[in-house]
Amino acid sequence: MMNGIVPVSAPTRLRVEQAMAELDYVPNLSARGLRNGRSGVIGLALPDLATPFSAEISQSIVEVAHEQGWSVQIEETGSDPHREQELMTRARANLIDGLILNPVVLKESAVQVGVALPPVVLLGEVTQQLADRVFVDSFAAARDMTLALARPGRRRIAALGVNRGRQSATALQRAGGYEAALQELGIAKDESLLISCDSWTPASAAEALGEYLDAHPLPEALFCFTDSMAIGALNTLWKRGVRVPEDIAVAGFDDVIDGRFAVPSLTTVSFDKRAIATEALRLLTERMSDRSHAQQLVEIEYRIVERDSSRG
Amino acid sequence: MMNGIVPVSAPTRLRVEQAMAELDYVPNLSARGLRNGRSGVIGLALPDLATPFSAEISQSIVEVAHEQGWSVQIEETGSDPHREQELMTRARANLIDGLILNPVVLKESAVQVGVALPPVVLLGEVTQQLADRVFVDSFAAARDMTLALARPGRRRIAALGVNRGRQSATALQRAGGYEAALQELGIAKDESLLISCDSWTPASAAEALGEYLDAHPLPEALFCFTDSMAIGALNTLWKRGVRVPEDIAVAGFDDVIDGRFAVPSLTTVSFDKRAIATEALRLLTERMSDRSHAQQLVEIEYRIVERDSSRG
DNA sequence: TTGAAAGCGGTACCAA
DNA sequence: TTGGTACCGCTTTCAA
Repeated sequence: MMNGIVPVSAPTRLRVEQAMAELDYVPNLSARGLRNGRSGVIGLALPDLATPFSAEISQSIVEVAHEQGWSVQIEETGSDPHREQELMTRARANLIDGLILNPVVLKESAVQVGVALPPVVLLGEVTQQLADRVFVDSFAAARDMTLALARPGRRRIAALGVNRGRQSATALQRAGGYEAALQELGIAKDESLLISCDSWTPASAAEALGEYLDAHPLPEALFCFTDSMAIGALNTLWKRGVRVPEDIAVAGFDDVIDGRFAVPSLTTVSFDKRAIATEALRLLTERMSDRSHAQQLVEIEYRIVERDSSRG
Repeated sequence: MMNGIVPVSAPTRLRVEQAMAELDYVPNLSARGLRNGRSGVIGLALPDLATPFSAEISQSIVEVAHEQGWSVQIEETGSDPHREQELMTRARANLIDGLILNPVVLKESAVQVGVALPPVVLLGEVTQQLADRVFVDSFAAARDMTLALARPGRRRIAALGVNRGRQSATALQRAGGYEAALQELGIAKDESLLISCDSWTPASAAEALGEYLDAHPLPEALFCFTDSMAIGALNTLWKRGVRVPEDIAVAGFDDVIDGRFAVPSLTTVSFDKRAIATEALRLLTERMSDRSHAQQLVEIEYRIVERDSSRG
């Protein structure tokens, strides 16, 4: 009755409302969830909650979800396919009506044929045929960024974040776009310009770049596969007295707030995180109301934002 | 029966387990929650989810919660007492067994005598007598930091983040500690060294500092009330060609990852976020099992970490 | 040791 | 328009 659909006379309604206020009545959501088969909660699972990127995505999703009356349960996968899998099952336990998952490897692992799936929307570059997905074209963006870095005649362009322990889908696509751009430019492939970095954090990027510079000459440009890594890289370069962008141009990916205020401010691949949230929620609610329609893919536009770290 | 407490014979147990696997059975958590009166979910409410600080706190809480079998529902209050209030009620609706809340103003607003409270643990400096609380002594930390900045003979020490629209408890304490230090040092109070900043973000800090520098001489030191603001400030200083720390020393508060990798790396007040999470969860679970015991307060140690932004 | 039954607090349906 | 009743799926208790 509280949903206001049942027809009630005005006086009755008033009496009920009064009683509710008086007793400080709060509906029991577990009971409602049990009865309705839906809890009004969605899950959001990200690989590493400590990153500013996760923070911005979480904020967008929580805000959009809230506008539509959803609550958000947050989970950290630590890039672990087992954990991703486990979350799917938890979702089917009905405390979560659906799941927005940013998978890392997931080569068919968690999302599998024959595995009973809850309504799921994937965030990111993982290719598979089963679940709806919202993504940025990382390959094209990485290609464009590499071309932009090369424009003023730079040819020795390094890539930081090439692998990630187990190769992530995102890393593969960005590396692919980077290589495609070099090929277009007629720049010979140079393995010694690929800098790997096992975790995509400022700390390991700073360390990886430091070790790299100890053993190699300074490249003309450095394309970091995330802003977080770029922030770590800028710190290492600064510590060694390498000037950015005069001695080396630096770029990131994600357009995180702290990158805009980095010193120097960071050139990056930007995209609308709010749009990601809106689309992810749209796909998820559509999937919840109809489990059987075909897989939907939504591509989010990106753009290259040139800031001080790559000017000149 | 699934909890393994009911005595069952081995063959029966086996049969059941087989059936569960075969049917891909997943227990319905709404039903369990209804029956048990607890959902296994706690809420975490922070003012601004987009900040790296929120990200690091969320991560700690989600991880510690997970270790203890809890899930975490995440909420954003936008520093709005109404929203803080509302979340309390939602918690009582039993989809959340307890709430960890980082309030901003909350001068008795959400946490009130006579208001039916769910189990709540407050994070931060808000003083009130009703709810358990985990906090860092911001007053003492701000005082120590100001003294540290003054040590090499700096006397014109500015404070950034002094107000926040509606004055926040955190801002008041940090401003208080800053002023106490100046007084100890025998430095006359100078209102023109207080830089206000309506939102505690890099963007508004950068802007506020820019406007300030247009109208005032450069201070010898700048104490920003959060690392996020300090990151914005560093960007503004860099754009104007002001050298840090040679021309001005800069410090922050929170010891956020991106501050460690700022250029120059940021002097800050550091504290153990994992410890905050552990203590908050401990207080919360204790409160859930016994609603009536006295209010508990847990203070988390801090320390001043001097990095390049204030050396010399 | 096993099986049956009641009840948590809502919602939806039906009869009055 | 209203009040009554069954049922969502799990846990607990009690009887067999």
